[in-house]
Amino acid sequence: MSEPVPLSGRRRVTPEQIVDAAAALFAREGYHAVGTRHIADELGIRGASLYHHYASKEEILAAICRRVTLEPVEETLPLLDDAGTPGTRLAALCRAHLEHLVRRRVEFLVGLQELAALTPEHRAEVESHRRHYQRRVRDTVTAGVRSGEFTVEDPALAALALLDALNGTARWLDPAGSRSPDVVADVYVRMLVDGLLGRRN
Amino acid sequence: MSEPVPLSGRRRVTPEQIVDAAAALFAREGYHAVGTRHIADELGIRGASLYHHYASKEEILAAICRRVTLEPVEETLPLLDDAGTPGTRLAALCRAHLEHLVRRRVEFLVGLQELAALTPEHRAEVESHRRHYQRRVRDTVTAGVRSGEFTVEDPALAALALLDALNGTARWLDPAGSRSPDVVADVYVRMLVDGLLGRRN
DNA sequence: GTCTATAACGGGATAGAC
DNA sequence: GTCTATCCCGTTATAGAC
Repeated sequence: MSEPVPLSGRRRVTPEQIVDAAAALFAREGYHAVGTRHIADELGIRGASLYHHYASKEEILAAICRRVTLEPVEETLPLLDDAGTPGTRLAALCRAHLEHLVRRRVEFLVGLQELAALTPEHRAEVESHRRHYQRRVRDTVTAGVRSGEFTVEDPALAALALLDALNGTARWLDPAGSRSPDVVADVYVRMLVDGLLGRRN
Repeated sequence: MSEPVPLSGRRRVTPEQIVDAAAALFAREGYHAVGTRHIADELGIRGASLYHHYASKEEILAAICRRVTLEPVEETLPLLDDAGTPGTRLAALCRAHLEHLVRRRVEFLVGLQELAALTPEHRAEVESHRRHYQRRVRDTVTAGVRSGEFTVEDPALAALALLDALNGTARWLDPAGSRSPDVVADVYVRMLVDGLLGRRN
């Protein structure tokens, strides 16, 4: 995901590198299918050395999940407080949401699929961030319905459909594919905000 | 999922029951997190007895995934060949798709999340069914755009967004929740076919 | 068709040297 | 901060009795 090159001999490794390597493996093979030795191999170190940086394999997973659920709350959600109508603010959020999904694609997939592998405490933290995000989106949809900008009949269901459509892109959106993420974002904003939410004008 | 009750002593078990029990466990904990003993325990038999019915744990997973990807192709896709416009046929497909998702909820989640645990042969089979399904939906969207019934600008992306929104319901749709699956289906058909695809009239 | 017993292996994690 | 060595436990799967 970044940094020079690991290959052989005695390497020096940062928590960042561990999280990046683990996320890629977890996303491809699944948390329980990946051993601590796999992660260490990927970094060119021994399994035991991981435990200098993290107390357990689950702590590595928790770091991945925390990052990918906190970042949207801290970086994307503030867009809903900007000036503009619910429609323009949600359009901005969709765009930023997709940008984040591209930037943190593997971490996002891990956070989505490996919730069950977290300790109850870590899972509760992650789910609380996720619910907070969903609630703010739903409230903005509701505001747009109240103001007459949107024509959707059930704001809560519309918010879920919108987020599921956005998040689903993580499974197939290929930055090197025939449609660039920017193009996909443009088309999606129009389909979701104008179409699905029924924005007037 | 069905059948009388397993509890203690020497039980008699069918492949159906094994698949049902395994699917529930795989969906909740993940394929690699569930041991063959867990599955056996759930059925009131010993781990070794499973191997009388299936050659391996992966064969059980493959049976789950096969079922949940073949059924939509065989039962839901034919709706696209019925009489009517692309819009009415896609509306029927969305409804049937959601019905299937509710009926096979746990199997669907397993089929979505544990693809990586399948052998290459089994995975290829499952993905081929899935691509076939997606292609037929996309072609119907395209037909509706050509006939002027839909107004979306990119039929392929619209089909992906539509399917991702439908499939996303598997993560949160609760048959005993405040909105019944029937109500969700009604709202979703209007949001997706009328809204997202931009059906006229 | 299920049982007991076990083979063969890999998992996460720790101790203590360097 | 990484190493070697090791512990202990759980895994899938098989053999053969009942």
